[in-house]
Amino acid sequence: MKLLTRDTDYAVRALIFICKAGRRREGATVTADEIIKALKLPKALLRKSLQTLSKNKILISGRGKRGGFSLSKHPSKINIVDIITIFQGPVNFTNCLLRNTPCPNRRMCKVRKKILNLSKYVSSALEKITLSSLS
Amino acid sequence: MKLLTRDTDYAVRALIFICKAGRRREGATVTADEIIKALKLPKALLRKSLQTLSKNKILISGRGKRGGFSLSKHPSKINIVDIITIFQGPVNFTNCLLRNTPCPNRRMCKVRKKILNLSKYVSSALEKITLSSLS
DNA sequence: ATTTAATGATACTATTTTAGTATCATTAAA
DNA sequence: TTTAATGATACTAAAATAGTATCATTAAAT
Ligand code: FES
Ligand code: FES
Repeated sequence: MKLLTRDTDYAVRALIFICKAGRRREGATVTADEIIKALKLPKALLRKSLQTLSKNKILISGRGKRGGFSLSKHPSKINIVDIITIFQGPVNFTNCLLRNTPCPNRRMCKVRKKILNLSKYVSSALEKITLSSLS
Repeated sequence: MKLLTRDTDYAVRALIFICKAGRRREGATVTADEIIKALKLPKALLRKSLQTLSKNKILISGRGKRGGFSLSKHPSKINIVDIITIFQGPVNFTNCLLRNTPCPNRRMCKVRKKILNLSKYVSSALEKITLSSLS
């Protein structure tokens, strides 16, 4: 059972790396190649993830020579739910799996209600996991 | 983000149905066809799910004419984690996604620890959702 | 100006997981 | 012996995930 797909996982690792670099040197930018080298992740895939983070305003990117990435906001403001949401859609254990057809049995929806509550709990727990708390 | 796959979902619905039948009439058995008809689920797939439940001792099955399924234990003893585990493997948000290679960076494992804790919470919350509480 | 080193955009393939189907064997009651 | 049930198994289809490749664009360094 996967909570994070690889995209997400790689993104989180990369963010942690960038975050640390930022702490070592104020305003530092980090290139994709540096991250790939340091973390040994598949090049094309990580680049894609970084681009996605960039599009979603988690990272600020600089193009051209001396370009690279840096965090767009304070690490305490970046949490895992945001990242998961970007790569995997909203965190909710949706559960009327009779997708198109309407529920045949109202009573069954007790399942759904319970799982929805759990889902909310997980979501808010993940919100509390920020980049600060990870790096 | 899916917590239950269809297999699991169909299985849960079926179990609820069987459970109710059991309450209506002591020792009742229910056939796959009855469930399929009542819940309008894909025949071949539900049969497979029922067989799996049977193999895993959640259901008792009777073959031949007048055969069918019934719960193998009291509905309060059957919980969703069991069912999920059967169809989807153990409930844990495993998360060193660098599967084969060892973790490049011990510090990162804060991610894993936090997610593992969450995973335990979810698991025990799901344990509390029993067939009794659903039907 | 030109080169170089970076990201942006995009299109593609491969693999794995999930979803679903079909068929025949076996069993036990009628 | 027929019939109505599950057991076992093998197969196909669709969707999600994982991964690759290529070229365009940008901006600093020379
Ligand atoms: S059966 Fe549809 S929400 Fe429960
Ligand atoms: S990087 Fe492997 S467990 Fe965290």
